[in-house]
Amino acid sequence: MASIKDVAAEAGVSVATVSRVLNGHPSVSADARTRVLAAVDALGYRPNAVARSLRTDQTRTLGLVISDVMNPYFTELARSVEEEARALGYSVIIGNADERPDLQDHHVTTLLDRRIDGLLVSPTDGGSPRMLDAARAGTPMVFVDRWIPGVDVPVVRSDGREAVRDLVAHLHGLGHRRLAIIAGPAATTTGRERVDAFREALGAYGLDLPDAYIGQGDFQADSGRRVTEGFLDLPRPPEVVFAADNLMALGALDAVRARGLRVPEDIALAAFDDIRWFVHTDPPVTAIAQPTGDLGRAAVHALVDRIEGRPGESVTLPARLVVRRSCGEPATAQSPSPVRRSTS
Amino acid sequence: MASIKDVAAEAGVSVATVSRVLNGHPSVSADARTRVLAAVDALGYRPNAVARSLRTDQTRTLGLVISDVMNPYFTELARSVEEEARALGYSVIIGNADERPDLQDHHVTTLLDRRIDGLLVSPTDGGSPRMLDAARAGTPMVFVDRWIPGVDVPVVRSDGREAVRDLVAHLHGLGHRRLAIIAGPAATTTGRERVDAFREALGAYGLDLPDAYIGQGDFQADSGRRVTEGFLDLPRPPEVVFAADNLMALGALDAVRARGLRVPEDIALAAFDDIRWFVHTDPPVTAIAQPTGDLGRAAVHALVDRIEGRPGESVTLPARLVVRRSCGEPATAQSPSPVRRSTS
DNA sequence: CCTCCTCGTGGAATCGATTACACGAAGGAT
DNA sequence: ATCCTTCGTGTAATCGATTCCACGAGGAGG
Repeated sequence: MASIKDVAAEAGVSVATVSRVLNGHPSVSADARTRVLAAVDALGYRPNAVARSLRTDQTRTLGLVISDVMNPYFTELARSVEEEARALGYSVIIGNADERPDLQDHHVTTLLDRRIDGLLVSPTDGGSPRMLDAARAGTPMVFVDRWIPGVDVPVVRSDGREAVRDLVAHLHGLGHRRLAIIAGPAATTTGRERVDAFREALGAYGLDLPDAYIGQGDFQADSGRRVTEGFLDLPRPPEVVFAADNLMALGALDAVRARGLRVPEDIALAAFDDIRWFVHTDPPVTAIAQPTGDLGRAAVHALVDRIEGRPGESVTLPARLVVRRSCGEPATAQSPSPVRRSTS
Repeated sequence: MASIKDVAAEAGVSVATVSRVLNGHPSVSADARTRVLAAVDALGYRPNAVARSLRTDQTRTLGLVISDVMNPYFTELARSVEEEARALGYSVIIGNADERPDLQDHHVTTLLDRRIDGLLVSPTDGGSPRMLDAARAGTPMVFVDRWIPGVDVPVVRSDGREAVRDLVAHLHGLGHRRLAIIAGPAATTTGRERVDAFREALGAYGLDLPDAYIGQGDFQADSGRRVTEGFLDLPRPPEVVFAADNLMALGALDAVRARGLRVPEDIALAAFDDIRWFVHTDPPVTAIAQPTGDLGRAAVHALVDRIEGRPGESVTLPARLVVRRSCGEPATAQSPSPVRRSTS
């Protein structure tokens, strides 16, 4: 592969001049510029990004460590992150942690070894030591979706509290009183917050959330299935199961179906994170939708701000309830709080 | 960030010795080794992968350019590719072409600029010039899922011909005679092959595939919707719509639903590419499943073989039909060819 | 006509690693 | 005792870019 030296030789100038032309420096004669450009063309020369990075100490690359690529929510997040980063002249390397702390650590390490300019993380747990070290050492970093309390890093996330209140109002209006939740891992903020928001919203209706109605999941479909089976085996099974993410909702659907029960007649179902397929499931699933694209874009902006020396602020965007049929007949006008009805 | 020089100073040895310790060279004294390791630990030193790559001319990184990350099929492919690559000591950088040739070209260019060791591509079109140049210039490369005829690059893909025959047998057995297809872009091999296989299978039953029953899609949901609306507007609409990928099937489902029609009573639906959600859609969708994980793994092996100087062979794996309820009552024993019945 | 800038250019240092080569010490064979 | 390996180590070249500094030419100003 042709190097800058070959181009310099071909154009009859020094490597310094070639570099100047390529980087748009002002003091290059028109003549030299055309000769260099011709040589570049003739040789099909492309600058070696590795060499450039070594010298300039910047890779124009962002690292994104997400918890699970197979989760449509994160896929969409990754997509919007890549799009926005590309628009700003950055590439993105995605690391899939698969909800495993060891894998998360592996990816953080490799990304740091590659000297990415900044790191976007949705932590799987309390945070790998490597990650916390990097944050402390000043590596530009932003948390997205999930975060780690007590670390001085901007957080871009969505607040589902309001939407969870709307959901409980909707469920209460439908006559449901025994509500259960499939929680995410307690090590994640989203895992804890969603349970808290749910409990708080239930409290507003004088309902409580007994331990038996809190199932411990791990954001994966299998755990949703397992927890739902547990609920179904209870002497008094819940009337509603609220899954803290879309994959666990899928598992719940599996479990209900395996028993030959129907949603919502036998048991109602709702999920955190809305995805396209929920429109076409049997029945369509009522869900809380995050502004995923906006989150991804905001996260990239915050990170690039940090990288380029600007402050880089935390952002919190509201989630909203999308009512479908999985909890019973759609909410009507007497619903206690305003609830959007999905058009689809 | 600490460099190898700092480690050398701390340990009281030369950088050469440090490098030797880090790379497991034999001729280093036990004493020097422990001092270096202690220094590495004390400084939290991590080798700079950028510098290393520049010197060794290898990045231990694979590029993967896929057509659409939001398509669960490709997400799963990407996941298995990353897993296998990691097991072999490689990282993967994913580029999402979004079915756009210009984006595909952009990603191929950036990946090549970064001097990835090898490229895994599922081409969106006939192939960007940059990609073909790279292939000709000897960059290790493997096509996965889709490929470009006439280019000397191994292909790892799945053959759906048999499964499509099974599907048509199933449909024919159910009494369907007017079968339509939502095709993928003619620029892709999978776009063409699936239509050909379908037509061929129809031929075996004395059925033909009129032009009106071939809708031109682009593997995205919207095109599936649009094409299906066209089918529905026909004086004699088809009895079955076969979507050449899962996203177009989703669009078709949207379109059917928007007209207030039911699947399979009013129109049957089948899809190429099976995904988890098809079990829970209304109705569950009959689909052709590719051995996606195996494809990803085989592709990585072929590519790494090429990178490390071994031949690197093409692989073709069979797809299989998974019958669900979207085409009518499940096939029974008198079905002309053996058809597996999904357990879920 | 001399001086001082400005401009275009090239030489060479630099980034952080790897590795060929040289060299001294130690040990074995003769 | 001498020679030859072998072993452990350090010096320096190298990968392909960027960029500081110096230098010569040419134009402007006095």
